[in-house]
Amino acid sequence: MNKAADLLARKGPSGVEIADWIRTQIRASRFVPGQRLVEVDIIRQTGGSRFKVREALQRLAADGLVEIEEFRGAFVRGASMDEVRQLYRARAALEGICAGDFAERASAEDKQKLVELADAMDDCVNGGAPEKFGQLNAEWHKLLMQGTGNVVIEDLVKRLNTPVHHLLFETFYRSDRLREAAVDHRLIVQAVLAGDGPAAEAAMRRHIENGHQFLSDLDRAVHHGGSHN
Amino acid sequence: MNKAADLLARKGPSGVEIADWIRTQIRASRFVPGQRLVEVDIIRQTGGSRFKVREALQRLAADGLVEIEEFRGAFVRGASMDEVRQLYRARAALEGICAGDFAERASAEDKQKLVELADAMDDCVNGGAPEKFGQLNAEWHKLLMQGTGNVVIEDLVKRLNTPVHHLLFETFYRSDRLREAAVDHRLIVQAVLAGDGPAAEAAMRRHIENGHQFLSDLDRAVHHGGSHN
DNA sequence: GACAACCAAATTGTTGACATTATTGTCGGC
DNA sequence: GCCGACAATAATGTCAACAATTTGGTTGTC
Repeated sequence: MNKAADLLARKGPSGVEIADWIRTQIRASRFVPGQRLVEVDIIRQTGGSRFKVREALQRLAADGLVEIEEFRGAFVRGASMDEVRQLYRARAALEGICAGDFAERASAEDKQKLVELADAMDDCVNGGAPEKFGQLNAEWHKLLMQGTGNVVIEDLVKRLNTPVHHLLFETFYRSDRLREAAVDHRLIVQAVLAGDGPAAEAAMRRHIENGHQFLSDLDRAVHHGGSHN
Repeated sequence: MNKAADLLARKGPSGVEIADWIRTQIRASRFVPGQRLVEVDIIRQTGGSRFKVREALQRLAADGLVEIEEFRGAFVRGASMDEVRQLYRARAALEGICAGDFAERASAEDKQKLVELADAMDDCVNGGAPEKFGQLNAEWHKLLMQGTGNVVIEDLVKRLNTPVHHLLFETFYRSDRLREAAVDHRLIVQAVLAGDGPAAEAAMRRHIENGHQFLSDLDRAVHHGGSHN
């Protein structure tokens, strides 16, 4: 772990660094929704002082990632499926408008890079390297937002994604979903290369909605017809 | 001040309450971008302990509303005009999708309420009551988002609005802008009543873009051709 | 055996004091 | 009169100790 080493190298990690560390743990499903985040544990694992840990928890609470109850401490906040629906609707709006702007105003180099990433993801699907797909997928979406020069939207989407990341993790091990996503990407890229903003936006919205639909079905299978829990 | 009295009634305001108080001050232009937020001053004005004030500042920093520099404290973060552009683009996406959803799925009562608010705003424009217009305008936008049952988007838009609220304040004293906004609203309501989602979304986007354009022109006039500062 | 009251450990909330740094004002030299 | 160094002040960063509360287990009773 490069990051963990970096934390220990200095005399102590800052509040922001501790917050990022907790975020990473949540994204990696090491902290799951409902779990209590005991201050002492985090102090032991990060090397930060109690003061800074509390600072970090306050920031995360403002982000809506954890919830703090009086005298009971911080919990990882879990999103209900209805909230997930709302999150994906927001993503559809934000990433949709980005796709449209990208198609109409992005540089030729950025568009070329988008094609290359999509090609690489196609190779992943055929070669069966799901973890690599997740990485490429993140880069692909990021490029689409950065290409429009809108860091505000990029930041908003990053926040929206974190609460459901533990679900996305599962997603990337379903080859059928990967294949679907690759097709979605292909359609978006096509519209982008044609410079057709509205088409790119519509395609991106369908892509996000498909992702939500998949997650929704997955949840229903686990909770109503599943075998565990 | 009802809120200020509420703060003093109890033995001490919580961190969240202090954060809200600071937010209110910023929205009312009592704290302006670049201004230092000295802890002691906030303690005196809110009656909170230093610990809780720091808590509040951490939360606001996570929201991006203030910036904290080491050993220099918290500043109100000002948005550059480029960032304002990005904020409005995000709002156009989010409120646009809400307008579309509202047109297609909102209840008849909510749609009726939307018409009534638009009517009241028309009366404001003719009667010349700008402050009331601002209040009604906020309610109108809020209703549009709540009617779709998406509190996530409502929360995001609230955050996006805060940094530019001191500019919006000025806006509501220009009767020409009010008249324009009323016309925009009328067009959106028309599409909503027709149940035409795409038309409502397009109209809402134009409305937001118009607002941005107005703000942009205002800023250019003040900074490049203005008389003061 | 079930249940309620109670006690002890663990955890968080709060306060105050102290260390570190930035800012301001002052003095001396040029 | 201007400029740099230096001291005094103010503000923030940090920490450790203490208070308040929850939690889990224990004991005693019915």
